[in-house]
Amino acid sequence: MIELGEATVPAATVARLPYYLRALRDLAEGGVTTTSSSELAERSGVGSAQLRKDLSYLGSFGTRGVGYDVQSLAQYIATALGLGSEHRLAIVGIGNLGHALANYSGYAARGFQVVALLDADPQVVGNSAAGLTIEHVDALEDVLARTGVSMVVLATPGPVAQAIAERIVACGVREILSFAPVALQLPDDVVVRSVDVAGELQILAFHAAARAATNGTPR
Amino acid sequence: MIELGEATVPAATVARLPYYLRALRDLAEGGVTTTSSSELAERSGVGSAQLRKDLSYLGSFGTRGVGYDVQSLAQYIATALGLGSEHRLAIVGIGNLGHALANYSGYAARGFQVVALLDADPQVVGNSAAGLTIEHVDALEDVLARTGVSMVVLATPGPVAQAIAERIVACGVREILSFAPVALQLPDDVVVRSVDVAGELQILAFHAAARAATNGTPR
DNA sequence: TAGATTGTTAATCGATTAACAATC
DNA sequence: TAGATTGTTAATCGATTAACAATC
Repeated sequence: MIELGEATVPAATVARLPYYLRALRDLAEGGVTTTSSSELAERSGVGSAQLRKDLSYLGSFGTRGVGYDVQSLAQYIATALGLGSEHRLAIVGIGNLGHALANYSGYAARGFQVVALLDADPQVVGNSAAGLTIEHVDALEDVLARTGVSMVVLATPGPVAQAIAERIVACGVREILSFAPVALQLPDDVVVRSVDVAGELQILAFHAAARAATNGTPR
Repeated sequence: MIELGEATVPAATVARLPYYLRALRDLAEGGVTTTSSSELAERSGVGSAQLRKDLSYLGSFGTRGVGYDVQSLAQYIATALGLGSEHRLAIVGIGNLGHALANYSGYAARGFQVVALLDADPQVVGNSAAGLTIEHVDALEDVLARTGVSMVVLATPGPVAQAIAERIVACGVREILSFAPVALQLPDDVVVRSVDVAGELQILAFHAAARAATNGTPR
């Protein structure tokens, strides 16, 4: 549960808001001005009851018998997601993945701006990527302060992630998106979202194994 | 809930098994031969009661008063995750992200092997990456059959993801890891894991906004 | 035996779903 | 008014947590 002013929003609901926003923007692009909970839910990959329940935690946005105004609901969710204010990102660890994340083109449209890239490899420091010069992670504290970073994307190797995360937190950053395959131990008020590609593949492998064990070997 | 032979394993438990395996392998590398639920749980970022409960769905692996043998528990979880058999992957969509995923070096150690890369861009088709020649997505069906792919990583732009996913499923593939920002509509027996980087950032932004709304503007 | 730690039970908590009254 | 669709209630379901008996 996450406190938002007076309201309390379940974490599971928050995790779905980006899907709703995405679906609403797709609808808006297609020229659709009004939608229903069932249409929006289908495009978001959830049930319509769940969509309505989720929205009910944030307020009341529809018109009974009619549906939802696409533009205004999108605007509302975007605001709830804090996308009105600009979020300044640093990416730490400019390997294959960090490089790809730096060059991702969708940040601006979603209210994010990459303002700093850092790495520990002398071969990489000084190079430029995505219009920025890669700086040395030794200067992390200076760089974060100078560029006004509010969120960090961590794409370092696992073994150094914990130490760097602690330095990031010491700089006052409270939101971290980590691609490092370790469980970061950080104070409770720091929000860490973790993406683990190898772990996702392992979960798929479990499903494949379960299918084989339950159905007999598939054709 | 996921059926595994006679046992039934909660989906939430399956999603944590990769963390346990990772922590066990770290311990093994450090020369540790025996561990406890509390040590392993801390390294995995979960509570010790949850760890023991999760393992209990798979069987009984520890010794009361002693703990768990690191090697044999790691081996057991790896087997449960289907990492004994080899999983052959294709990556579709070799943009920034697909390229980074192709060059990720951790597959082999985890029982995965990338055997095909596909893209729709004529400028990209024919290039080589990660030791493979990038093939045209028009030949998807041929390539998947020829290379014996059992899982696909989808890293295409959103608008084409649904159509390509349908073709992948028609080839008999039942496990898909998608980085495309859309909710794929596929038959129920297809397992889709979805990673949405922009969505993760939006969830972090929600937390930042909630913090600001609840605590007043932070210093 | 005494101490330690598992595996399991039972209680709690949170999330999902179905159904429907409210209301446009 | 009749039809449609929301917002909400209540029931169900699944996941987490704490506590402890079993047992090494």
